[in-house]
Amino acid sequence: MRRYAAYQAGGESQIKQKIFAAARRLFVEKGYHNTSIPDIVTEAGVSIGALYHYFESKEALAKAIHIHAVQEFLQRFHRQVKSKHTTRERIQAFVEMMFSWTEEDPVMVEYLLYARPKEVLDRAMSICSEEGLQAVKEIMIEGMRRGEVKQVDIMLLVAPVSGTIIRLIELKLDGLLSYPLTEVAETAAQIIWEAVRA
Amino acid sequence: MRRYAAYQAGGESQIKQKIFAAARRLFVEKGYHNTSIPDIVTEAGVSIGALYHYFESKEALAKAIHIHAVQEFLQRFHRQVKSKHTTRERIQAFVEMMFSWTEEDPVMVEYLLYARPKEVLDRAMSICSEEGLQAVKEIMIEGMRRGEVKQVDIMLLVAPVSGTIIRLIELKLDGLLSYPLTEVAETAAQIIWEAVRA
Amino acid sequence: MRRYAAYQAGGESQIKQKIFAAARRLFVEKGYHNTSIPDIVTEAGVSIGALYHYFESKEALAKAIHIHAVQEFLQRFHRQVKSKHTTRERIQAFVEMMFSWTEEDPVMVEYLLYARPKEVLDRAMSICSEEGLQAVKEIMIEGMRRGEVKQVDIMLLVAPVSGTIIRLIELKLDGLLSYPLTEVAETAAQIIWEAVRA
Amino acid sequence: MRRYAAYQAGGESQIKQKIFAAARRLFVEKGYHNTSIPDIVTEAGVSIGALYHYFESKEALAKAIHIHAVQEFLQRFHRQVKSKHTTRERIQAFVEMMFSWTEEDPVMVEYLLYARPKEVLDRAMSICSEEGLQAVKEIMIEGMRRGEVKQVDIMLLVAPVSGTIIRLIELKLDGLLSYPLTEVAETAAQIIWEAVRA
DNA sequence: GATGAATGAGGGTTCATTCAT
DNA sequence: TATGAATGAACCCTCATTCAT
Repeated sequence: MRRYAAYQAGGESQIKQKIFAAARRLFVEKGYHNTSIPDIVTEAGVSIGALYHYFESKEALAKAIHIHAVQEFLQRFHRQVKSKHTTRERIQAFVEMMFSWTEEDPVMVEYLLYARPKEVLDRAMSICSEEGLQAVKEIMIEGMRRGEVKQVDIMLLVAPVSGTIIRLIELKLDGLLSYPLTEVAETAAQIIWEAVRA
Repeated sequence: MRRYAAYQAGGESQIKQKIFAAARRLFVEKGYHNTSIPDIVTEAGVSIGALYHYFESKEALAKAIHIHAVQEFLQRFHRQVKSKHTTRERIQAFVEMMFSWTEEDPVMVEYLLYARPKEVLDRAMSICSEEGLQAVKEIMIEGMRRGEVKQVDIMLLVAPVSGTIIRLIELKLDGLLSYPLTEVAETAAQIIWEAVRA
Repeated sequence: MRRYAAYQAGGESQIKQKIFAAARRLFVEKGYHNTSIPDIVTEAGVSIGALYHYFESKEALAKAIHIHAVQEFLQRFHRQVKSKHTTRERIQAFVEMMFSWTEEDPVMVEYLLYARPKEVLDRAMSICSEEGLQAVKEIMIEGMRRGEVKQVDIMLLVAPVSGTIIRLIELKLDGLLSYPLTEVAETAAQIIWEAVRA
Repeated sequence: MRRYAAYQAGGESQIKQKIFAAARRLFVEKGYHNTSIPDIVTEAGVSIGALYHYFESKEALAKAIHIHAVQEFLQRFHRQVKSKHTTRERIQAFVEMMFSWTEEDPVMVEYLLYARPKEVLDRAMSICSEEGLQAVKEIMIEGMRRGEVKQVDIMLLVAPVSGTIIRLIELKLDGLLSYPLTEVAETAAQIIWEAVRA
């Protein structure tokens, strides 16, 4: 049985992983700036020195967490979404993937969604841009080529797909949805599909 | 011609307005925590004392900016959106309102979108929650009562409406859209409409 | 009927007096450094400008309060103590004067006792030194000349007189004495007398 | 030869002791509020961070200094004063203890005498109250029980004892006494004794 | 590898004082 | 006279980072 959220499957020091997990938990819980190095090392049960042994700086730690989240996203995306054949199926698979991931590891998804690049990182790296965006974009481009979706500017198709999914996850994470997201995955996928289909 | 974004039309000290505008600009540009009080007062061309004369603290300043943005949003929403009669028209009006507002005052809209309550504020107040959410929710509830939109959990309708709009604005603000948002307002509204209509 | 504690009997602006009284009250209550100019002007119900019109600075205000207290002390001392003829009578009169003054205007006496020159003033001016000390010293010098008190270093006589009185007032101001000081004036005077008499 | 004033004989960091000593010296010299953190760390030759590593705040530092002084007082009191048998001997021992302590460590005694709780501390802790007061009170209560001292309200006996001693120390610290206090300890004790004896 | 004492720049904030009105 | 908005030096404190052990 694979543990998806585990940081760097092979050969990583256990201490490094403890730091990584503690930092991600605290960054999500209290925000990057409200989390101090002492907070992280206390939560992780390691020393300050250990943290600086494994990560160059607090920012580098945040960056590592982010990169890991993006990579995890891309892995899941390619494995679960790109393998589908029609755009309709891909949208459904994307919704299902994001919803089940949220239920599996809400901390990680929240980090992915909310990390504001400007606050910490020098490059945008959230699902809201770059890699995440690109992934959705590719699906819609292919869908458009096949005539499955509307012939409009590509971003007008990307927006309802990622926007709707992100919004529902946010609502769930904010406690405004009483039911599990996975229960409405099919309905959500259908709604999104009706928005974009030709 | 009315300037909507002006902070408190009447009777406000010019210095207070300069501080307010500078702070909002910097908070959006660099993030709340990466903006220092010296940054703000330098940008505004006033003294530290002046800032603390008008605002109790940095946090209170952020709160004031946020409240103002939310009120501006609600005003525009009620004036431009609630006055329409059908759900289809309301969605179109909402899209148009948000897109033209973004073009008119991108800094303000960006603040509204990105302000992460957990980082600064004790209550969530973004368009992503509470008032903003409530506004969209009311439209969809009425639309459902009239049988104009799908009979599903209300959040499944709220998500594509606000999610798509937010996403498009984000893309625009990130420079990923070459054309003015207002040009695609009608198309966007139609896409959203197809997602939610019965 | 004379009001002893009134600041500068004649011709003083009422505003100046309000500031003076408010400042003394607050300095005693919260300490010099924990009392801000806004605190004083609020308590006095006047403007900041008014304060600076009548007093050069916060320190000058403290100095004025102190000088006034010392002058008040010296006046009372000369009127009520120096007029007595024997050292025994003078000690009794001194005790009675200080005790009744404390009951009449505890705020003023507390200020006199506790004002620590080093915290505010450049010159020592408390009853613990200079004028206050000198006053007691003169009595004891005369008493020694007349052979009424012990022939020892003068300070060994000054100490029990002022020390005992100050200590009892402190105990009273700290709420550690349930009865009025005036009730024990005679006993206290007798105790002091037995300490110093030849 | 024992060094009484040393802060926490065993196991304390040298840096902590340097901060402690520097702070006490400066608090006495210039007053708590006129002593800044930079003043203290410069005087101690350590960094700001070191100060905050060892003491939670400036106030906590003051509190630690105060508690230490009070404990030192109580130790000396019990060792040198309580061990005596008659009230006359105890008074003499108390005078001698305080006078020799003053000569040994004037900074510490001055701190003990002048620390104004209201300015910094939430509980009164000076020799002028609580522990210090209690110590003297106990002696006089026992003396009264034995019929050695006057049968009057206990505070009327406490006042001349502590008042006279404090006053003489103040005079010495203010430079108004040319001779060493220890030289007059016996005379002072006799004077106090005559005040309180039955 | 692992530790945590030590550093000090920079943070937000206060408040005595000035001065145009 | 009288006002209080405006000033900015100085305050206390935090915390990312270093380095001797």
